[in-house]
Amino acid sequence: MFEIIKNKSTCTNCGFISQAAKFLTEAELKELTLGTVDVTLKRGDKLFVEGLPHSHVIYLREGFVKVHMTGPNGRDQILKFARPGAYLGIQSLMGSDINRFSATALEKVHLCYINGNTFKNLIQTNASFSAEIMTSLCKDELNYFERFVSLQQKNNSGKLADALLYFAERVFESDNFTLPLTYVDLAALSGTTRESITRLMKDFVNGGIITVDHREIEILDKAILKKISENG
DNA sequence: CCATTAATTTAGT
DNA sequence: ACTAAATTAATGG
Repeated sequence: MFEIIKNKSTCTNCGFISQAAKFLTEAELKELTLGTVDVTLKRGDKLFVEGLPHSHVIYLREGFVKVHMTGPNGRDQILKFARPGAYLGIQSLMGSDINRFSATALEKVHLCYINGNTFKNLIQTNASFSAEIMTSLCKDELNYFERFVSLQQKNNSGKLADALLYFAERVFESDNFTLPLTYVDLAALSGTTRESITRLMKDFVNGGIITVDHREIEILDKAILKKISENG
């Protein structure tokens, strides 16, 4: 299910070091190395699970991860996606004694599991490190505010248009991309249902807005998609 | 190692 | 909810 990579490298000479960790001193990086384990997982594997106790913060070195939680009706909701350079699980570590949400790999991922106490220690001892972490948390929260309002107020086609634009503009920076999600995921992301996604995707194809070949999507008319996003 | 089959997941209605 | 298609895992040679 997973393999532990022998930790030949250290945080000091890590080529994937985070923006925040660049502020750490030599001694602090040594401390971080001692508290960190290097792991790779494959698509579908859980990084951590909602409801279970936490012990680590995860630094995402490579790969694409969905962060999600189960709603009161048992339906899954995707909160966000994480890309390389992101820390995962800080909210649960600092704000709860158990994981309050889950994280699942959408492709092969390379992770660093950082001991929670080590991480807390660094937060307390290095202000620049803390500030950098706080900045990323704040940026995230601003995103959540926007998404919260959008999901609350937009109709389904607006929500789907948002999702497609997100992948085209923020993730792949191309109008032609392979969706790393199933339609179930797409529904969990945009707060709709799998059935609505199939129907709307077909509408978009029929309207000449996109083409779909399996999971490969091409956006033909981004202007219309943006209008749908705004008016939806 | 490769090929065939069984099982699971996903998409569409 | 059900069916068909597609993807993934298991089996046997």
